[in-house]
Amino acid sequence: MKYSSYFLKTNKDAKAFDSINATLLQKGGFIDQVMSGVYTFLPIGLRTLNKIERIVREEMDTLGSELLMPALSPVELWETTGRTGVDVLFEARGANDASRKRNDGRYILNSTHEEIITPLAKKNRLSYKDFPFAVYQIQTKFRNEERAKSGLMRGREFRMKDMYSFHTSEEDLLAFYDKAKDAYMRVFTRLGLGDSTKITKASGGDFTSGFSHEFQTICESGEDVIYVHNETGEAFNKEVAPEGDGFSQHNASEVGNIFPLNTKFSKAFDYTYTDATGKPQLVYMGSYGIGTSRLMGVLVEKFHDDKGIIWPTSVAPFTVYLASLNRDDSATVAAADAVYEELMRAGIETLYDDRDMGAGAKFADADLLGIPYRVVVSKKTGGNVEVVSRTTGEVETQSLTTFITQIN
RNA sequence: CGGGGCGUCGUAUACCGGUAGUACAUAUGCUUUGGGAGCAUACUGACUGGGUUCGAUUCCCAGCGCCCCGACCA
Repeated sequence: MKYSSYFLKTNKDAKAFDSINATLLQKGGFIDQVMSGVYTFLPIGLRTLNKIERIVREEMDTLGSELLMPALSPVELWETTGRTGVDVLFEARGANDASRKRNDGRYILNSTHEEIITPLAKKNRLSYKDFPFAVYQIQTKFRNEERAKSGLMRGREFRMKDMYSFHTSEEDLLAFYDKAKDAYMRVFTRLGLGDSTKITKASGGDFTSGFSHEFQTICESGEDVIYVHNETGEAFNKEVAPEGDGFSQHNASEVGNIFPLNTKFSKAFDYTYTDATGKPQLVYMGSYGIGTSRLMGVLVEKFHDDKGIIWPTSVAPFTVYLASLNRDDSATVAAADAVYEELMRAGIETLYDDRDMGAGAKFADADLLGIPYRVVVSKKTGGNVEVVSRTTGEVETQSLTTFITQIN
């Protein structure tokens, strides 16, 4: 991608917020705030979000099938479960419904999809032979948070992966629940958050009278408090924190959660299957969420320095930031063009800074954007390239071939 | 939802009861070219509604918006 034609504009003078991810993501041109808790993902930000979601998708594919449910739903489905009173729920109405004398034009902007998936499953998964199964989607969710804050950490519109599983027994549900735990940890490990993310016991909230598990990433700016046992590593949300010594307290951000719903929603929608003896039985369900846009915020909170973001390689929007210096020298420009072509051929995602700007501005952008490798082509580099690691700051002058071999 | 703060060019900020300055960005020209370049010129602004006042961007009230603290967070 050539910087000169990319829809990207960094702004070193952008407003600094208390929240690191809000500040750096806006300075770097990853996101643009439209209103409190609502952001546009700009091209380089969307690229990053897509990388995160691709990892989530790959791991979820081992558990279920991807589908896409609507963002909008009729209020009646929510009245069925009695969850219309949840105060984070957005209600929507057609602008002309009143003038058309339609009093029933009420919709919900979905905050989660149990109300959609349960009636769907009921349409064709009715025999015990159909079980178990699971479906998931990655979608924009809406929650009217009374106080949106901290950039992508708590928005009113955000991206979330939600998965739903269906079973004929509680044992089968819990077996799947454990598999989901493993898959979740694989996601967080691939994102570089394996060590800092704790499977945390929490209350079930509105979903269930029983327990649930949260995936809490230890993070100074996190809005939850968890207690981690120093020896066993067991973690508890402060809402269910046990008494006793041996626990250390951490701020953490909830990047995922899983709930054994049991029969709460199948009861509400009268979702039963026919068992082997011909009798109707309630379906057992589980619900599993990962906040993908929040994860992007958490990654910035954890991986940055005073110059900008330091993306883990697995989610970096580009692998290489190619800084072409001495743009007034045609031979050097030609050399940079050739390096870009070569990187493209090697399949290395490259942001080619072909702008007519000073070296300082380009280096500052490379640092701010957090791209893992900065490759410089200038009068000084001759037939080689200068490679700087964003993570370690190590500088190495080497042939392009050597570099490509190293990172592939 | 309670409390606090703040609304000024596209962005970030300053000053002020007598119509507003700077930086970045943008445009043009010249110079510059390894850590966010320099000079010159140009362009652009007081959230909305009421009130006080000869006069309000400034003071007061209300609304709206944003940020922060707390509560909340299925």
